[in-house]
Amino acid sequence: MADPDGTRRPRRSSGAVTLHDVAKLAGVAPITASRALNSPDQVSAEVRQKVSEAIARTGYVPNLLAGGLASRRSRLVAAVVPTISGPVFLETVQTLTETLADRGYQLMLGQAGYTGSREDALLEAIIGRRPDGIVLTGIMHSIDGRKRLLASGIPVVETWDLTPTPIDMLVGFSHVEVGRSVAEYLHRKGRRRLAVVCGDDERAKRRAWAFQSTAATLGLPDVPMVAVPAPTTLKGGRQGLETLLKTQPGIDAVFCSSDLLALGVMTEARARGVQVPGQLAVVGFGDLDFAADLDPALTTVHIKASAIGRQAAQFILDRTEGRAVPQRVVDIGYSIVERASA
Amino acid sequence: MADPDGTRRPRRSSGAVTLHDVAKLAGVAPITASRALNSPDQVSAEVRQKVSEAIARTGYVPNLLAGGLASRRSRLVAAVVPTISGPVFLETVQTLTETLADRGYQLMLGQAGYTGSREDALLEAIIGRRPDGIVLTGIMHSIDGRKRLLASGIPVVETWDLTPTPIDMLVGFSHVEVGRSVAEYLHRKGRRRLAVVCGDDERAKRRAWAFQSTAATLGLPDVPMVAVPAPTTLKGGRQGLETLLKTQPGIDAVFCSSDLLALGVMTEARARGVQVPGQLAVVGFGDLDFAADLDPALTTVHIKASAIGRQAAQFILDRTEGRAVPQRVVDIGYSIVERASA
DNA sequence: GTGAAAGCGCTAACAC
DNA sequence: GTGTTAGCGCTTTCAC
Repeated sequence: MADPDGTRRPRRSSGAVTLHDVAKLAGVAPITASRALNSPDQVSAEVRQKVSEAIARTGYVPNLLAGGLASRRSRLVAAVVPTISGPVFLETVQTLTETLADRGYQLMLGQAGYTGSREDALLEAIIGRRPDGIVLTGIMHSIDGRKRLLASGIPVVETWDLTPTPIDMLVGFSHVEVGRSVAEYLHRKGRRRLAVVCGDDERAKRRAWAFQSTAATLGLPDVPMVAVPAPTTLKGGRQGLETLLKTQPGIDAVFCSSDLLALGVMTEARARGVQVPGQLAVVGFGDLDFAADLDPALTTVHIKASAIGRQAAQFILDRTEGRAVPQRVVDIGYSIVERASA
Repeated sequence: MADPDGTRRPRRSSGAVTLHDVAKLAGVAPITASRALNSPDQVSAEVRQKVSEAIARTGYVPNLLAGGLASRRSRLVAAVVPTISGPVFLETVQTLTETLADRGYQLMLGQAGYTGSREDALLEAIIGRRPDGIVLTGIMHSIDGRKRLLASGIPVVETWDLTPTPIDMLVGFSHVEVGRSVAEYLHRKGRRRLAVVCGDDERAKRRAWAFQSTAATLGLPDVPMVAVPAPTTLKGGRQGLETLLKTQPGIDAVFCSSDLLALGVMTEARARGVQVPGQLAVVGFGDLDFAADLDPALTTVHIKASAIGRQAAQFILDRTEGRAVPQRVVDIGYSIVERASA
């Protein structure tokens, strides 16, 4: 391109409407237009009026990248889930999204996978965007990951679990207690030959182990366990029961690490003519939306997934907006919902 | 704070490591360090080495906000779903996320709600981040929304539907043809008293209407329809069948607008002693993971949800990376998966 | 292959 | 209440 003046050609703008254009049209300085948008009480009613007219006329949409860079507040929150297909976390993510959206924050979603292989690249991508907060489903186990999160200085909320050494903030419950409670529950109901079908996931396994050791403490025979791949499926449940019955035909109760597995177990039981709950009690985990309406209705462990999302959002908003966070760890508990299947 | 020199206090930096720090440590100019990261072939091996050492030593994480602002490429893609809980779109979103992550792009997730009430605020939040692409599940109906998307200049992919007037790019299938095919299928199987249980969602209703009108064309009696709220649930299916049987005890086939509804219909049928498929054929939609393993296995409409996600990602990457997009509309089709339930 | 200068579009910090 | 100035951390443009 010719440059007759010998002057440098200035970098061309994107052509989009900027705050500058709006300010010029409204007859004020850019910073005044900025204030009219972000802290309306600091400007006169007249200015507010002129600026909003200019915005309407131009179709201006603020560039949040630029705003975030200048103000160091991206209004972005990152959430990491093992996989988006695991319906257990969905309710948490949904509430998180909604709570944040109400306050003008946007959610960025990352899938870590159950294996943790992509975790590193994911953390880099997340931290690089300088989110105002990071919500992890599950606690971060990798030492290196913990270090990077800590070094980033970004508020972090770990969820769906408890640990004595959280990175920063935590809202969850004890998987060990869940396992124990379910074993005690089934024992109280008169079941004596317990079994487990369990997704290949660290938290699920902790529930299963606690279930097994509690059964031992109660004087029950060894509890057989079948592991199926995570994320769990109905098919996994069917195969799980099939495997169990092959070697342990006498079992009278199965604890499943998800409601979907439980549905699979119930499906397989019916296909084989095994009565639920008559011959076999079935307990799930998650209390998904469908659990109450199965036939028989599913006894399961209810987790306040929505409350976890809400509390996580609250933690981050409090921190970001400079409020004190009196308590950095919240144990949200759990409850066993007794229905027909057990 | 005192300012003895009478000079202005410069704005303090965030304290995080910047490309500047890395460059200084490596003994090169910032732009050279930038090139070492973004276009390694443009710098000498020696520089590459020194820069990567400096990065390792400092724990530098590039600020993508700043990079995006300067380069006008945010490496962010936004996806809009009605709600994250609707499992139908999940597979699309999952593949989209993975395909994009492999290429260094991150997904931003927005929930529009089935009502479209929050759509406006959502669009503003999305466009404000200047994503490199926007993926909509479903087509955008609001005139104003279409206008804003068009004005933004951002590549847009509409999915899970067809329209003669896409905003930009499109990958989907015809809901009308799905409805027609299912009616023809059931007719071929000898069913004559068809019915529909349908979520309160525009696309589902289009399938249902096509189903009804095709039945009429085939000379079948009027097809009763029960609407249930979206997102659909197992409970909705149970209630749907209950309602249908109350007024139309003679029906011999039900087309459900989702597999979850179909599961509900099958559950209710069993609870009432209605044989599936003997007395009642059931057809679902979505071919979710559990459909094949139900008892009886569910006949349903399979949509290549993953392929939709992959194609949407491809569209956006092609456009963003300056490649030609030969074909802006892809009809991905559908298929009826015949199983035991119908 | 490397570097200097000039922004990207916005807001924090000060001054009036 | 409003404006001026100087960046936020990076990349584009041009020059060597």
